[in-house]
Amino acid sequence: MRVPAARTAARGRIDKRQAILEAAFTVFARRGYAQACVQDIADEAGVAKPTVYNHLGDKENLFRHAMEAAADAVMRENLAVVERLRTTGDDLRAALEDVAYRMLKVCCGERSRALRSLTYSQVATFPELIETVQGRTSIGLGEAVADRLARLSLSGRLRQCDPGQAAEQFLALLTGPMEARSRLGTREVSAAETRAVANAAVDTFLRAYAAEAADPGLP
Amino acid sequence: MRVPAARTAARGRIDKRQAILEAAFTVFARRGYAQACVQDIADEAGVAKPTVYNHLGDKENLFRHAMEAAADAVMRENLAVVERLRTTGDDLRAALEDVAYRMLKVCCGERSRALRSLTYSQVATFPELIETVQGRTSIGLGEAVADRLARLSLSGRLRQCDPGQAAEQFLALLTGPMEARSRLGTREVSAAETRAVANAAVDTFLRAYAAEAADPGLP
DNA sequence: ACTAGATTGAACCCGTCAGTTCAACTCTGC
DNA sequence: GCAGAGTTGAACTGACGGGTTCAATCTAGT
Repeated sequence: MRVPAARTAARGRIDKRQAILEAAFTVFARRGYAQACVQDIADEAGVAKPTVYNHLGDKENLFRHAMEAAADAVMRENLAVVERLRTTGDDLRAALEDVAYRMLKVCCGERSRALRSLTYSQVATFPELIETVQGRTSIGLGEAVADRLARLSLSGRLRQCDPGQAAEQFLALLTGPMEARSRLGTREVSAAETRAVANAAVDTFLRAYAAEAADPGLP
Repeated sequence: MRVPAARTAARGRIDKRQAILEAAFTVFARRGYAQACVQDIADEAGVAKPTVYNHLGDKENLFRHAMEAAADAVMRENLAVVERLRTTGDDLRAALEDVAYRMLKVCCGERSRALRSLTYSQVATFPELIETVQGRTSIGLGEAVADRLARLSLSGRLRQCDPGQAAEQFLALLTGPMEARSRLGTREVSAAETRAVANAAVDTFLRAYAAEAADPGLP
């Protein structure tokens, strides 16, 4: 006899589908696609196995939709952080450091890591994952950052440059070192170390992209 | 009846074990751990299934050893490239661009990508993979690059800096954008674009780390 | 209360695959 | 040729899990 995970407020058919999608992502993240079995997902969602099949058909479909939903959630978080670059105060460095740190917190969060890991591992089996996931995360995030950097460049606070490339490198300077330090997410990275990574990335970024000399442009 | 892959020079027991390890990595890379079955690996190696079990015990062991061997191979390739930084000519930028480009070619190669993908996807099931693989690739590579950068810094061609951090960021500037452009390796990136990524990385790196002003130090 | 549709648990079918067994075969060294 | 170790194919076991079926149960809306 299986023991349901959260049977409390489950009986009403309110949003079974949503619960199933979240549970599915949780279990896939925990076990990997092939090792995750539908019964586990049903249990995690506090739902019977046939109900899962009723709502989402087979395992592949379930996986696709779960990944899609998770990607959307991660993207929302990331965009909220990038929005903070819209209102930069006087101190550009401080603003970038703030955004960098928050972005690292998101990108190393549970969902974000699991999403990357699952995408990486199942890209051979589900080729459309790249579009679905990358399109909703990396690519969109890159564009959002590029937009902000373009404005900063135009207002003379960064030097003339290709904003797309600048954004690409900014993100690389952030996530690359972080992945290495966290050992692909298997190791806790202290807040202090995270902040150090963010600051180092911003420092290098500004050395390479800050406007030359004392900016003579604006009044 | 199964069709063996390369039965030509297989009969002698010369290096069955080696053949099995290589075949295993090939099949794991192609199908992923869970989806790869031992029979496929045996076929790929041109060997019978019991022989696989004779040499390497169970599937988990097989996987561990195959990953270990592949990591060693990738590491050898990478170190060979980094060694080129020992003899920098007059043109530091050109030397870095050369190394950067070669490194990208290695890191986006078949083995290297498969290694990353498999590590990522199985890290939950085989926690020691991080040590085995990262220890033999990323970490060692980072240290090797840091060694070279330290020398360059000492000889006044780069500014004073923490070589470990510089290496970390140099590698991030290289691999980050490349992973994004290649869509996790599912898309061919032209040699020209690869070179552009390498040059952009070196450009940003030098802006941030080159010795200040026209170096007055050396004769 | 009544009905229709959703939900449930349990059992079931069926394919896949890890791992084993075994008798036959092949090669090597002597 | 012979002995013995290694190899082979083929068949087998047992576990696991995807997907389905079904009768019993629950819930909502009327």
